[in-house]
Amino acid sequence: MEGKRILRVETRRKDLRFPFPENFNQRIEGAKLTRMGRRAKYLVGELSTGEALIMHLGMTGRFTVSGARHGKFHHAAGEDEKHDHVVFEMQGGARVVFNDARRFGFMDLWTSEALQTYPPFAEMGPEPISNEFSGAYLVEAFKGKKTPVKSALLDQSVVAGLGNIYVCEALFRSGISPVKLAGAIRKDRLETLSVEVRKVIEEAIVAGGSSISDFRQSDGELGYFQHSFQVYDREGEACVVCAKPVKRLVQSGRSTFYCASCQRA
DNA sequence: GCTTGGACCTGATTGC
DNA sequence: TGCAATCAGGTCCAAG
Repeated sequence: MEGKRILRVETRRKDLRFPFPENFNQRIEGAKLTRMGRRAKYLVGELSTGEALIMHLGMTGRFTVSGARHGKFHHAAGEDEKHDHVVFEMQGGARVVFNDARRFGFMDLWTSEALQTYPPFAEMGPEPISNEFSGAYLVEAFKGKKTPVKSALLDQSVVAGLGNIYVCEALFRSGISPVKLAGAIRKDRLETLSVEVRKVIEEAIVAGGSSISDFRQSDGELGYFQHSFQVYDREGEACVVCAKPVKRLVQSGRSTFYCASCQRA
């Protein structure tokens, strides 16, 4: 989409998770998408109109690209038309379709120059792969926190863009118990944690993400990182390090997978 | 002020 | 086989 004009937009329902912003179609049709970027799990497409098209995949959202004669993302149109909610017809012939069965995703518009005031971004912590994110940062961010480290890492105001899978994996790699209170973890452990968080994310990106059921890469192919899970979704299976069974518990309503033997710190 | 739990919505899987 | 209950990658908001 980058560098191309959005010729036409078709919204097939009036809302996703939230209603589309007022005059959504008119505000983006004819605009050129000058730059596609990202903040946490939000896609940010800057438009020639001065507004940014903000898009979130929720849990089951996906974009598929078809119709283009060229381009590495071309693949056949989706088979699940029932959940094709938004279609972008791009300059050059590409059709970019947003499909989201569970409709937890959404689209929004915000002034490009003031993106930091977009409500979800306003209180957001640093990107885990940025220089700002470090052991020293975690020491500050966790100071006095009485919430379990698992919940603290899922908190987007602490660090932006980590989800349940990668938090479980990073804690396992760091040898830190998910129930340990964030404020009670030693500084050297937080240094390790910051390194492992970054490594997990970078490795998952290289592997093309994690396909559990719905997730696909932009070309429709499955991700591969799920084969690298050491604890996530492995309840009862042998720990890759000590062979004891992986355990599951629920924290803040989310499943946590961990090895009680390896994660004691 | 901080933390937790329920809600949002649909589909896949599990258990009776 | 059929149906109901449960669970899922994220985020928001009300209640505690």
